[in-house]
Amino acid sequence: MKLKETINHAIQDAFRKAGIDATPISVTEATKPEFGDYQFNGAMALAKSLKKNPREIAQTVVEHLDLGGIIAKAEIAGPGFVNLWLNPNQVAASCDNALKDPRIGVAQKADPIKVVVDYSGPNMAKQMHVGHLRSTIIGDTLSNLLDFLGDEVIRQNHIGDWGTQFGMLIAYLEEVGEDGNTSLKDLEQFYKDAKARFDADASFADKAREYVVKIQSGDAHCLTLWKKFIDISLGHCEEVYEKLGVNLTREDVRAESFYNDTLAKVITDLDKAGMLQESDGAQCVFLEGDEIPVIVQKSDGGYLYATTDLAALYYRANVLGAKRISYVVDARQSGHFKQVFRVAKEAGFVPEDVKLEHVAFGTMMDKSGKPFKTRDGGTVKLIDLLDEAVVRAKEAITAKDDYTPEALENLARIVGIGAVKYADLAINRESNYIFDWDKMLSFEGNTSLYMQYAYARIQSIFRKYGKEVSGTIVLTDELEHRLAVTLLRFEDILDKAAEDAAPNQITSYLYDLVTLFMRFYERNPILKEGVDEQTRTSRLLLADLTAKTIKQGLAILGIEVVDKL
RNA sequence: GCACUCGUAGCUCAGCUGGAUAGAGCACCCGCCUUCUAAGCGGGCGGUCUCAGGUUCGAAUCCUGACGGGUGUACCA
Repeated sequence: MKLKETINHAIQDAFRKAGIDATPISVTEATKPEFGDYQFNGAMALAKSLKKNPREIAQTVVEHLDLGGIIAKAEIAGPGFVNLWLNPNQVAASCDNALKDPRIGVAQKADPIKVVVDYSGPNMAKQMHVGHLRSTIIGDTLSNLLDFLGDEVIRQNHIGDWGTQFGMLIAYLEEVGEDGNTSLKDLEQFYKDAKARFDADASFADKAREYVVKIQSGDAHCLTLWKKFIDISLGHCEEVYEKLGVNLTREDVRAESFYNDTLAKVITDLDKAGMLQESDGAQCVFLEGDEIPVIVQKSDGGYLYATTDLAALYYRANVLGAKRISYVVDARQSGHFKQVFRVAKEAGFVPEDVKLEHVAFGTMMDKSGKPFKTRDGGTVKLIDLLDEAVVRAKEAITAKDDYTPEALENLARIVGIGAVKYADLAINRESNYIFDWDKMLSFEGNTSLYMQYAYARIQSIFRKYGKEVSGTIVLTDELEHRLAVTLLRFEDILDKAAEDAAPNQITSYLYDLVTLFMRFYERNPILKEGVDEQTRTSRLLLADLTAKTIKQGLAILGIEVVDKL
């Protein structure tokens, strides 16, 4: 439910009844349990403009507050804090309602929009490495989240298939005379070999450059080779997506090459808009206040990254009809996107009401604070990281219990991949972060396994109980109350996370929720002797809603749960 | 040089629409498995929130400056 909004309405009502002519600032979650469930801190802020003592204002608000609704108790503390305790009956009833709802009380947006989420965007010339992890899973999470909230999400995988390096690769592919099935198995090696050849042999380099022109002008033979190359490369990416459990398919691919035929139009349209200017032989757009221009056409006539992005923006806003376009790309490109977004708006490629955002994320660093590389200077292949995660998970699981080989395989996959994804998503996306193999594959503390474990424990209780639960929730102590209120906060968390495109807000929430549940579970017995029927039913229902919330939250993060661990 | 970004516990990180005594995980120390899964729970240790000013009733949070790390800076993507 929209809990915060409900409480804010109650405060607004009190303002109206008290005749205070001001819009109250939003309530916030209480910073400590002693301060209740929520707190209203607006009295201090209003003191100056109303020329009143903040405690007086707080007093007036409290006197006019309806204590029969969502709020049960309000207390003034300190300089004018208003601490609010929620009505346990209402909280319990809202939890009961959430349990009856397949969406566990999270509303579908009343005014859904079309959103394009551009993510992953691997380079077809190279195997995906750990640096591609962030864009792929942050983008996937954002897509899942918006989709769950009711928006129409259009996933776009803007793969790099059109750069100068492709001439080199095609030339090499032809030279080694492969059908593509053997030599391309190790793309990394293939790229290195081609590059070595390119650097060592001038005539090969010339040939490579010829191929670039040929591909881009539509030479049939070259295009065939190129397509084969892309097909195989994409296959490798799909293998990674499959392992990662990422919802990207061929249907979502709109490669750079897709925009090739519209690039010339970008230039003429910019010219028509009077924004084009020649500089050193290149076609540029000079933005007011910017030192460097956006170059859209090279002096040799070739197009650039910015040109393709402008074409893509046009397509997404006008053909796909998106009202929000989110680019999940490394923070290093923020300058580029700032410029491209401005050009697109000023040239009218994108209507004014379309929200363009760069969902930037920090760089992955090594332990000494340098951009991440392996010992030998290369990169860690994403597929290797994922395989290792599954191996380690398998070891951990085997030590714990006996499983059939199939069950073990499946469990190890869910646990291992989940750990990798969670470790990455739990970090504030804007800051750089240190890649730590062991931390990423850890199963202790704030990890996905903690949530999966809690989920499995709850399922175990229900297996043991073996009956349908019917009844209602009655909150009997402080811990249950806090757990229930936390459960009701789910929708607020998702809304905020969607607005900020911040998956770590979801992981933080889940961790808080599960920590509360674990404490509840330790302290409040459910099936044990001496628990009366009413209490047992209520606790079962609370556990059930907790499990459903964990499952839904993890599903948005692209992480699965299991019934038994 | 200019621009952007970050600087919080030994390590890795939350918190940043200003609110009460700054929070986790890891590591370290102590306690809890005859009773719903100990991959767990409870307790302890650990901080001048880089520094200096400013705004404010109130600053880790906002502003200015310094220092330190990272990144970007016209025909790569």
